[in-house]
Amino acid sequence: MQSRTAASRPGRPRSAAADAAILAATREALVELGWSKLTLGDVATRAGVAKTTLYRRWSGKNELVVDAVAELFDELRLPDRGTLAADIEGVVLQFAAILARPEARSGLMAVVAESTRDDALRDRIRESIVDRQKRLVLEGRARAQARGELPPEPDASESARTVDLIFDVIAGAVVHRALVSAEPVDAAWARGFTALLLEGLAAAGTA
Amino acid sequence: MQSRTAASRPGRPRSAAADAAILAATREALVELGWSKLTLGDVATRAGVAKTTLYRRWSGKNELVVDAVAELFDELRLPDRGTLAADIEGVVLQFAAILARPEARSGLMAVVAESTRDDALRDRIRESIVDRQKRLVLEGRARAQARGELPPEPDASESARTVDLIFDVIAGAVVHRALVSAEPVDAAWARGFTALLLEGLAAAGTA
Amino acid sequence: MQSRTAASRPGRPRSAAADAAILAATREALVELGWSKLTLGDVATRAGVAKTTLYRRWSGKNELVVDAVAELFDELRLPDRGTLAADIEGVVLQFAAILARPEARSGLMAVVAESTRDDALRDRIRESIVDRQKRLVLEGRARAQARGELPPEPDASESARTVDLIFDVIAGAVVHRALVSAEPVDAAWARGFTALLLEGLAAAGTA
Amino acid sequence: MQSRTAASRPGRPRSAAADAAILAATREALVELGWSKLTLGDVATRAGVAKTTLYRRWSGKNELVVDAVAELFDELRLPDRGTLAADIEGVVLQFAAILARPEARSGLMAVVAESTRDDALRDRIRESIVDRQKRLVLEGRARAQARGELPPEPDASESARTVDLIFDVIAGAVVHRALVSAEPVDAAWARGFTALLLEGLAAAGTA
DNA sequence: CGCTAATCGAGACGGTACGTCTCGTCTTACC
DNA sequence: GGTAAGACGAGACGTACCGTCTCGATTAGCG
Repeated sequence: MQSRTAASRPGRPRSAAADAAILAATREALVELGWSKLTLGDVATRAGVAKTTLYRRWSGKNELVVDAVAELFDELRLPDRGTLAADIEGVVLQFAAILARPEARSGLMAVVAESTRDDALRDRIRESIVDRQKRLVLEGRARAQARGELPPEPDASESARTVDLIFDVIAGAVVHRALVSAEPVDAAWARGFTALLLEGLAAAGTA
Repeated sequence: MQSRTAASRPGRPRSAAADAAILAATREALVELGWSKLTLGDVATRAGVAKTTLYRRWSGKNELVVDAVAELFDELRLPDRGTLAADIEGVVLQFAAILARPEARSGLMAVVAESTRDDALRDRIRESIVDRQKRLVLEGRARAQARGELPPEPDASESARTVDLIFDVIAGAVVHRALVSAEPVDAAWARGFTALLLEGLAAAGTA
Repeated sequence: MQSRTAASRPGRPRSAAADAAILAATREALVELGWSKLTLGDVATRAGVAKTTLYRRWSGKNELVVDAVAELFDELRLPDRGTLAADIEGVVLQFAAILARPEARSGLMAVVAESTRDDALRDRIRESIVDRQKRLVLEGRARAQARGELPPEPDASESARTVDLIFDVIAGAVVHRALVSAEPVDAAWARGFTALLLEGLAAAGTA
Repeated sequence: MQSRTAASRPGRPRSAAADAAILAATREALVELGWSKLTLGDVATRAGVAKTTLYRRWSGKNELVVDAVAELFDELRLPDRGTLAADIEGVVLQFAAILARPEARSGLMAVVAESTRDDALRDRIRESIVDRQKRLVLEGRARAQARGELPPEPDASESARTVDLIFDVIAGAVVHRALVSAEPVDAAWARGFTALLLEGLAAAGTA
């Protein structure tokens, strides 16, 4: 027993193609115009869609951009480079590569800024973008444990706390380096940063 | 040899009080409205000033908000709590306290977002906000060296690289924890994070 | 030999009830909203009918309102009050009573306004509303002739011209009094106006 | 002592040229598009003016069109053709000539239609358009009295009632003939109508 | 009893205009 | 020349209807 599926609702069904066209047009407009000059009317035009169609699906610019940007980060993959350090360096460089794309830089920071005054938006960002990528941390740890680089987890709650800390440090540092300091996130930096992180974790863990 | 000072120019001199009133009104508007709903006309009204006066001094919303927010971060002080770890924890908590204020959260992230498409703005942010606070890292290191907690610097360029890395990690992690993860930056978190940072630096340094 | 009647066409026949419901809903909406805020979507909803059903029967708002209003004026009856003057006064008051109803005021003038740029619409108004009521003039004259108040018609074309003139004067004056001057069309006014009309006709006729 | 005149108010004064340009553009748009397809955005564009400028002066389409149309009827003049009948015929033909212009036909009837649901608008129409033209009736009567065609007025209230009646009959009949019956208001019709009116008035007056 | 075909409801679609808002500039009079 | 006030041209906002379309579900007559 489920509530009416989309297929069985009366009336003309929503166009599936429109959603994809709108999100692609949003990213295109972010590249060309940036967040602040992006207008929903322009996005609709680019997508070959009426403004009403866009507003029927998203309640505003913020929500639309979250969805458009979220798809970008789903491209992240944990590479298997043999050691935990090398795996982390790989993810850091991939993350930096995405942040180098104008649609990601502009869109991501803007919605984070907006989310400081809109709890629903902040939750949406966490669900659609941030928490989805914690999988990378979990996957990396599991792989390192399989290799024998890390011991198995003893305590579940401690484990979750550590995952969050690692995530804040990696994501925060890379974003700050790339967008605020505006210095290159290259292999050398990634190596230095990864060393700091792993040594810090190891020492803190044995303490 | 200077170009005409303000005092010696012909005509009515600019009101000094106006600048302060405008910046204060900007912060007030950021608290109440947030970045995206803040309008320059409204700021001018709050400051009891004509729009023309505002535009004569700042070229736009971005520049105005950078200046309004920059003043907030100048309140940061490195406390002397006896050990390097305690000093860092103190700064982290102060930083988090500022980020808890709506005018800082909303304004800072928004101008960073705008700066992704405006190099002049990014430089202005770095000069007015970010680089000014690197003094805290330098001060902290000097104090730790005086205490004998850290060895004297051997290499100037290596030293600069390390300062940047520390700054990216601290600022990035705290911002991410506070604004994106939206979890509390409390004493416990500060202790764990500081431990990770210092152990990581120590190990990486000796390597 | 006729083209396929409705009954013999294949497929589901049109609902007869829908037409009446739509016209009633149109009048109801005219009362509540007036012409300019009346929307076909709202009429359809009020009539419990889909927009498609409405558009299948009427090509637009103008045509729909003409039909909805036309039914109102078919209520007019020539009373038998014993003299021509009294009969005319009776019709004038009936006409004014209809014009006092909001659905008639608003709808009638609006479609006349629209008809200034749409010849087909003007013809439709004449056929559905105006010319149908000329019966009242003809009936009144015939009755007056039977009573001996008026001589029999001598000239057919002259007669038609007079009917048109009478109609323009009566309809025009009552509408102007009621809708533009916004003064009451009461028994006193009707008596004065009828006197002017009949004396004018009598004198002009004998000239 | 008056409340602040326009000239002494602070700030930039409103452009006088804009008002004229907007009213002219409104009439132009009425000619080309008619009432229902006239849009305020289009009028603003034609006038070389921003939409805000238009809305600052008029609250909506109705008020704008009343003012635009009112200017047309101020062109009416009472000709001196030697006799009262000839004078009336002249005014009737002038009135018909104005009603033949599309901007007058379309605009006038539409605002009258709207005024059936908006008392403020109806008053505005009466003040700006209708009552201003009663001057023609008064002027015509005075001239006829000077010529000896009519006796001097005995009773003021009776006189006002008669002026209103005459005005409703003339304006109503001409409008109905021109716009609803859509028959020509030519010299022959004007002669017949004027005869009816004057004979009716004379007979009713002596009664 | 199925087949065919037009109807019905619902509601999404591409458009267009709405009336409001903010932008950054300009034009006043006053100081 | 700086200032407060406020009008200006420009253009985006989010909403409301337009008239059309695409659905699945009726509902008739004909074979």
